[in-house]
Amino acid sequence: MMDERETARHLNSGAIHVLRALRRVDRQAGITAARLSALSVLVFGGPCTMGALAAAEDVAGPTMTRIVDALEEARLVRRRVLAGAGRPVEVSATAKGDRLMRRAADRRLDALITAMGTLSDADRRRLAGAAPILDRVAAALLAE
Amino acid sequence: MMDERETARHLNSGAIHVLRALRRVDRQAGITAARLSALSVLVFGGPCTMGALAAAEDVAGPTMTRIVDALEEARLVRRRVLAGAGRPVEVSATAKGDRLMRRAADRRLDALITAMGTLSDADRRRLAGAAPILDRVAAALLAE
DNA sequence: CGGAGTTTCTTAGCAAGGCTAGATACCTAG
DNA sequence: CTAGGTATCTAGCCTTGCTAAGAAACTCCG
Repeated sequence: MMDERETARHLNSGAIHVLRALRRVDRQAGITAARLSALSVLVFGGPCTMGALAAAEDVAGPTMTRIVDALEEARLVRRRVLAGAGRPVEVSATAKGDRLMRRAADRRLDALITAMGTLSDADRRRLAGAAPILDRVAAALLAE
Repeated sequence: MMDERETARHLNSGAIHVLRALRRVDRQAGITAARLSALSVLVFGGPCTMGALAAAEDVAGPTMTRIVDALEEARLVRRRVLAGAGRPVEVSATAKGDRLMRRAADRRLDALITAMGTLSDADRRRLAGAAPILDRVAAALLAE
């Protein structure tokens, strides 16, 4: 018999600890977590407006303004004012931003793969089967 | 054949999105995430010194001093100076802190359980099998 | 005994990231 | 041409992370 509450507890604790550990890996990127995360939206999802970027990162507009200011200062992204009501702004990754992001993503994934290598084959199989489900749980949480 | 890289990608993305979604649930506690997390160490792990608390939360000492300042101000924890070199301080949760923490934890777990309820039985079983493995992955990441 | 070192925590001051409120610029509708 | 709506930015606040430096209590050794 499954204990749902126990599963939820492990899920909660596991997600916290995995991300905490990955924070260290990201420090080597020489860029903060919020900036790296915003950049990843642009690199893997393509250019978008400030508003869309803020929504994708689930932060308020002004927060994203400052993050993009810093990324632009570092020549990792570019702003381009579009035509339309309210002068919407399109943000896109530069070639430099693209390179930095892919390197950082590789480091993150390499660290995870190395960590997974310490598991038994059976555990690794279980993890592989469950990993894609996590995003569905997150989506269901947002819908509540 | 399993694609390890794909699993790592899902793990990374899933952990990020689950935690991001849970942030919203925590806002209802009327207390910030860092404070709630520190409080949980005290409620579920028992009293400990400032240094141990900082280590458990993986933050520098001064950061924890300020978090505990705020928790004490809100009467959620208590400080007690111990005997010994460097006047060590024992921090413990008050009854009020204990109540608040347990309510917040229940909300978190309830939200997760509700979200898990939208999955198929098979997916729920897969998740239950893999959830306990997450903490082992995190531990392996820290050891790298 | 008394000064040096050790340990633990706090103070001070900085950068970053979260927020809300209000300003600004543009476009559309009437 | 004005009124209203939209998208962004500016200003100013709080929290959280850091490092460097200070304060207090104990320990040790000359």
